[in-house]
Amino acid sequence: MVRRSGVSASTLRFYEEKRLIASTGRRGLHRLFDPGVLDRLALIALGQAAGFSLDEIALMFGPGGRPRIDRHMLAAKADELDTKIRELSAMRDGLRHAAACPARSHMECPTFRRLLRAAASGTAGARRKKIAT
Amino acid sequence: MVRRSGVSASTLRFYEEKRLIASTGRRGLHRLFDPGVLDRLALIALGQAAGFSLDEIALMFGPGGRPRIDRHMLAAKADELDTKIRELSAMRDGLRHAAACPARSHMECPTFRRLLRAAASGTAGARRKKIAT
DNA sequence: ATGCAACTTCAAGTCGACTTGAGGTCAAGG
DNA sequence: CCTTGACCTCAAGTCGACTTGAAGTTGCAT
Repeated sequence: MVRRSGVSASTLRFYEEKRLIASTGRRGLHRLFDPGVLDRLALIALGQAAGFSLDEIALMFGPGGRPRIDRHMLAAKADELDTKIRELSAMRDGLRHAAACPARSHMECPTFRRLLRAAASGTAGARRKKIAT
Repeated sequence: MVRRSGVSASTLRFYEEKRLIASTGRRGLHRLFDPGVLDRLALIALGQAAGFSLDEIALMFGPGGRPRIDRHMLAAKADELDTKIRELSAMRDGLRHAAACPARSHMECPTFRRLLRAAASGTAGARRKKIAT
């Protein structure tokens, strides 16, 4: 089982098509991968968890195969995450309050309405860019 | 311009199809919406920002049209956000370190490798369920 | 009266990351 | 030897939230 990697055959094939990994040969029909692929898969998983797309991750591998990771990019992603964390924190606090709020209806809770307004102003006007979940 | 709502015509139509909003009539071909729709749109935007899907949001409106928001659900979503925030924070710290790390290659940085292992173990074994970005 | 931007319809397309389906092949274990 | 089940190929499908395209209609300002 090549699947000691933890990812499914279809995913491996998909990654191979996308040139994120390469198989080293075949035994009959079955692909063979060398162990270095496990590192690459880990790197891919990490990249994904950090919020990079597969295409972005592909750029992190030089044509040679060894990782070429730009520290600026990492820092930029960290900043991005920081922003998202702050947004999510605000949202969490708002939800928490709304959940505990004693107002008869949520519409009567000032905190809830503040959240509403914030969400509405985020949508209106400026085209939002990938707020994502 | 019905678009004082800040959302595009196509989105309004899409929401109408999905029964998230309703138009109150027509003047010619053009839909007319009553002002309450603005509140609903704000609610939808808020729900989305909090990470609810449109289908989940649809359930928050009773058949009558007034919001029927379950406080338990809000609390649950807050907990979910909390978890995500912690994950993102760990990731951000790891990225930050990796960005500043003086090792010749990222592969030689212990922090980076710890991140790698964490990501790999997240992927392997258990089928991850919507870790999302 | 007329020009035109903003709306309308409906079907189909987009994006990302995979998965699924149908039909086929093959190496190893009993 | 033969079954089995893990793999293979290739095209197409999935999900969510919309957008786009093509072709047509309309309300409003001038």
